[in-house]
Amino acid sequence: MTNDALVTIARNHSNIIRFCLCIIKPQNPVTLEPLDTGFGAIIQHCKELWQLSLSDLLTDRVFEYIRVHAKKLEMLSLAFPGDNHLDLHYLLSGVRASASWRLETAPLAMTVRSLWMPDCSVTLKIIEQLSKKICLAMAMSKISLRKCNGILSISFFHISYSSSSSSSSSYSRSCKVKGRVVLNFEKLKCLDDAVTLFHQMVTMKPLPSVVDFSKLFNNMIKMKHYSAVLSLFRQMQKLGIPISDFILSSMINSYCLMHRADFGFSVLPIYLKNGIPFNNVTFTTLIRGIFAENKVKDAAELFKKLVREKICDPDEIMYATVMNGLSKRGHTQKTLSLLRLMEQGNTEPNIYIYSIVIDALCKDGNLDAAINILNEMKQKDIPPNIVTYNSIIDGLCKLGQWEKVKTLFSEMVNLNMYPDVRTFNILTDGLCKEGKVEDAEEVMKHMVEKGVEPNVITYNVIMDGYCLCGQLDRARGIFDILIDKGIEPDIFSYNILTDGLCKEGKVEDAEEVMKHMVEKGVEPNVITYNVIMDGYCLCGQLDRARRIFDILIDNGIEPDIFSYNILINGYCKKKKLTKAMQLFREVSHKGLKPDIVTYNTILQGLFEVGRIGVAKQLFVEMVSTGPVPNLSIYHTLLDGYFKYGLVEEAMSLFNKLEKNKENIDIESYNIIINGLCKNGELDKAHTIFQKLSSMGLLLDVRIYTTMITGFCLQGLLDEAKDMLRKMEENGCFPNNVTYNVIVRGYLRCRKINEMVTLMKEMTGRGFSFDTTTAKLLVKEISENPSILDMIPELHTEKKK
DNA sequence: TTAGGGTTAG
Repeated sequence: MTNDALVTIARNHSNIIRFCLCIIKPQNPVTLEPLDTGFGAIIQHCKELWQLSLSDLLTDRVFEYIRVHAKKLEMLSLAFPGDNHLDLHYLLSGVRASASWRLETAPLAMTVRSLWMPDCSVTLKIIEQLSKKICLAMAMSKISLRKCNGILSISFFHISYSSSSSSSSSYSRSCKVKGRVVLNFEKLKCLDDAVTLFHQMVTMKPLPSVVDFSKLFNNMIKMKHYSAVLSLFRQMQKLGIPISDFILSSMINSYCLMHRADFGFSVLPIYLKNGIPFNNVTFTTLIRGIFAENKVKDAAELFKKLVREKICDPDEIMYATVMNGLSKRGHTQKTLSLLRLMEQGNTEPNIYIYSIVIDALCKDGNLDAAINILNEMKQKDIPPNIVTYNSIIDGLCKLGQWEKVKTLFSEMVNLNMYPDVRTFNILTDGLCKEGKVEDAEEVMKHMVEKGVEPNVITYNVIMDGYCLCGQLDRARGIFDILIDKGIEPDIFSYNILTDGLCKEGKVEDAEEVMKHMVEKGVEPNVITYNVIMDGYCLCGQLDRARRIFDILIDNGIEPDIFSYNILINGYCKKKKLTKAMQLFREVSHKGLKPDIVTYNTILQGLFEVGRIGVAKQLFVEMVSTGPVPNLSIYHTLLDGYFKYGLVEEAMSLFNKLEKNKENIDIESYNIIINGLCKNGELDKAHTIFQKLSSMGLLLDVRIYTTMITGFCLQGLLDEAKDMLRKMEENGCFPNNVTYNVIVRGYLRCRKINEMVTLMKEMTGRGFSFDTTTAKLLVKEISENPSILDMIPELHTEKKK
C-alpha cells in the first residue's frame, strides 16, 4: 500500500481518519518524528478542539476532587518517590468523570494499596506535588487531555522508574539457553512485574528479541494495562530498540481497547517511518476499534475504501470483524449482503462467518432464515459447531418453540456434539423467561448429571427467573447456594438481586446489597444505580432517587439514557416539569441522545400539567432531530389533545395516521373512542366503534368498556347494557372495570333496582365494587338514605 | 513461534 493511498483514505474520510493527516505528511513521511509528532499533533488537536489551557487544569474542581478522593491520591503519593523517577502522563484512557474530575491512580500505586493511611497533611503535600507535576508534565509536552461536554478525563500512570528499586520477582529467575535468556511471561502477575521485567529486558545484553517484547506487551494487554503498554513502547522507541509489525498492531489495539481508535491511527506513521508494510491485522484492529465506539458508518466506510482501492485483500478475519460489527449493531441485512459478496469473491466464508450471520438472524427472531443458512453451510460441507447450534437454540427458546429446540438437541447429540454450559444456560434462561423456573432448576440438575457444571450465569438466570415471578425468597436462596458452591457472584448477580428487591419496594434492602457488593470488591455499575433510582421513583421517593443519581455522578460513573429516563419519569409523575425539562436538556449536553422513551415520558408529563404548547414544540423538535415517533408517541399526543378538548387537532392527527397507513392498533382506537366520548361526541365515537370489526380488528374488553363508559356518561344505560350483552355474545367477557362502570352509571341515574340486579350478577361472577364505585355509593346514600333500603345485601351487611 | 474473528446473564 502506498502512502498516497493512505492519504486518500484520510482525505475522503471522516474526522478520525482525516485526523491522520496531521500525522502523515504526504510530501515526505519518512522525515517525520514517529510518536512524538503524533502526540504533538494530538495535543494540538486537543487544544484546538477542546480549548484547553493550563489554567483549566488547576481549578477548584481539581482540589474538590482531591478532597473527595484523598484515599486514591494518597496511594498516588507513593508513586512520587522522588524527582526523575517518575513521569506524569495524562492520557485519554477512557476514564471519565462528569461534573467532577477523575484522576486515575498510578498503576504502581495500586500495588501499594495496603500502605494507605488517611491523613490530611499528606493530602496537602500531594496537592502541592501534584500541581508541580502537572506543570512539569505540561512543559514536557507529554500531556494529552480530553475535554468534551464539560468532561475532562485524566489518567496518570507511571512510565519509568529505576529497576533497582523494584523487589525481586519470580519471573526474574530466568534461565539461559545457548547464551540467550529465556523469559517467562506466564509468571507476570501485575503491572509492576511487567514494568520491572521491561526494564530488565532493555538492559540485557544481548537485547531480547522483538518477539519477547511483543509477548510482554500482549501479556500486559491481557491484564488491561493499555496505557502502560503505550508508555513502554515509547521508552522502547527512545532507546532505539527494533520494533515489528506485531508490536505496532498491539499498539493500535491498545488504543482501540481504550476506545481511542483515532489515536490508533497515529501509529500508522510509525509503520511508514520504519518501512514496515501495513497488513490485514493493522486494519482489522482499527476497524474493530471504530466499531467498538459504535461508529458503524466510519468502520464500514474504511472497510469499503480498503477493498475498493485494493489497499488490502480482506481475509476471513477482516470479513468476520466487519460482519460482527455490523450485525451486533442491528445491521443484519448488510451482514447478509457481505456473506453473499464473500461467496462471489475469493475468500470462502468459514464457520465463524456463518455463525455470525446465523446469530444475527436468530437475534432478529428470523429463525427460518437462520435455519436456511444452517442448511446452506451443511451443503457446502462446513459442519456447524456448538456455537452455531447455541445461537439457533437461543433464537428458538426466545420464540418459545420448544419442539424445535428438542429436535435440534437430538440433532446435536447425533453429531456427537454435546451441549455445553452455554447451551444449558440458554435453555434455563428460556424457561425462566416463560416463568417455568422449576423446569429450569430441573435442567440445572440434569446438566450436573451430564457432567456440565453450572456457572455464575446459570445461577443468575434462575435468580432472575424467581425475581420475575416475585419469588424473592427463592431468588435469595439461589444466591446463597451460589455462595455455598464457592462461585463468586458477579455484577449481574448483585444487580438481579437489587432489581428484585426494588421491584418489591424494598429499596433500602437493595441499598444494603449495594454496600455489600462494594465490600466484596464488586463495583456497582450504572445499572445498579439505575435499578435503585427506579425503585425509589416507583415508591414516590424522588429525593432519594435524586440522591442516588448524585452519588452515581460522584463515583465517576456516566449516567446513561436509562438513568435520565428514570429520573425524568420520577419528576413527571410528581408534576415537577421544570426539573424534568432541565434534566431533558442535560441529556443532550452530556452527549447522550434522548430516545423514544425520553420523549414519551416528557410529553406525557407536559400534557399532564397542561403545558400543551411546550408539548407541541417538543414534538416538532423530535420530528426534526430526534428518534422517529412511534405509535406510543402518537397515543400520548392523541390522549393529550383529547384531555384538553382539542378534538379537531386529535382527529386531524388521527386521520393523518390512518392515511399514512401507520400501524394503528386497537389501543389507538380505544384512545379515539374514549376521547370522543369524553368530549361529548358519542355518535362519532359509536360510528368508529361500529366499523372496527369490519376492519378485521379483534375487539377487546377495554374497548367495549370504553364504549360502555361513553353510553353511561350520556345516561344511555339501555345502550350500555345492550353492549354488555353483545360483548359476551362476541366471546369477550366483561371484567371488574366493565361492571363497575355500568354500576356507577345506574347509580348516578338513581336506577337502584337495575343496579342491584347487576350487582348480583357481578358478585356471582366473583367481581366486586372498586373504590370509585364505593365512594360514589356512600355519597349517594348520604344524599338519599332511602337508597339503603333498596339494597338488601348492603342492609344485612350493615346489621351485622 | 508474538498481533486481528463467533455464543449466555439488566
